[in-house]
Amino acid sequence: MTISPSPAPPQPIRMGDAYDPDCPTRQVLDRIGDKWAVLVLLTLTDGPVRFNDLRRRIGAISQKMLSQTLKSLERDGLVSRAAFATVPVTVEYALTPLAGGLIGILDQIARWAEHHVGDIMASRRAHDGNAPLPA
Amino acid sequence: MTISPSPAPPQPIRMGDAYDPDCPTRQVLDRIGDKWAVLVLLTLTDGPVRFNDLRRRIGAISQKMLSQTLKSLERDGLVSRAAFATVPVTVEYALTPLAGGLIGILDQIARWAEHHVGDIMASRRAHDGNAPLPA
DNA sequence: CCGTATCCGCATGGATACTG
DNA sequence: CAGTATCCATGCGGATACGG
Repeated sequence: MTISPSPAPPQPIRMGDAYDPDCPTRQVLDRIGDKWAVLVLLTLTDGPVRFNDLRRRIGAISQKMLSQTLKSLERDGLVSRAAFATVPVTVEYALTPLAGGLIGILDQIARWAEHHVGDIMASRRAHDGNAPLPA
Repeated sequence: MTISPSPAPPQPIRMGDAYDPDCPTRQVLDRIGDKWAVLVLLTLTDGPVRFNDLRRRIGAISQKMLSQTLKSLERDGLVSRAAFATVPVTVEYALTPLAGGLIGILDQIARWAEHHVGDIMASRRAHDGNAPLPA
């Protein structure tokens, strides 16, 4: 998608000719589009949470996905990991300040969604008309 | 993820216990996370564009994906389709007013991305340390 | 020109089992 | 408790060919 690199021009969004995986906006978009990453981020907004606790709170996530998601979030500097040498080891994950901005965006999305999802749903029903029965 | 249904409470975002595919925010998140949908939307910001023109402008998209993406966007009421019975048939796709809000959100994301992607990249480099050479 | 239909490789992600 | 490793089903998405 390729957004203008540094200065903010009059036009809201500029794009190049083709798909660019290295585009800054693409990176963020991919993060936001990541189902589990968003859930993890949201679950951490109340403060630090331990691995299995996180797992239980999210419920429908597998160990593999949670571990994988946390690692990538940590790599991106959005989540911090703190290990304590207790009897059974204790590990706490928390949001970094950088993640705050992302939460803010998610908040924007949530607000827009609540206002307009009704329109989208209505459009879907209208579009599907009345012949959805496949059997 | 399950955002609070109607009233906006003090907390920015509330969530239930588990993953909910029917959550309004989830729907929007999925759209935004959709690589091609975003590109198509952005490409249409300058006005109506025809199918193959769209294809050429985006470049790295297949017919299948473009067709599929346009259909789902139309179904959601984000894109409108107008067919003209010219000699070889002409079809123009355009953004609907509803899509304007989504573009606004994309703009927010783009702005945040440009400001903070540097931090993310730096974090990645720091995390990867210095042993990336795979060969 | 505007699509739809089919085939198929490849990555995503769940389930399970095992380790520090 | 906090993960890692492996196996495997599913589906996304590209390439290709054909129809309106």
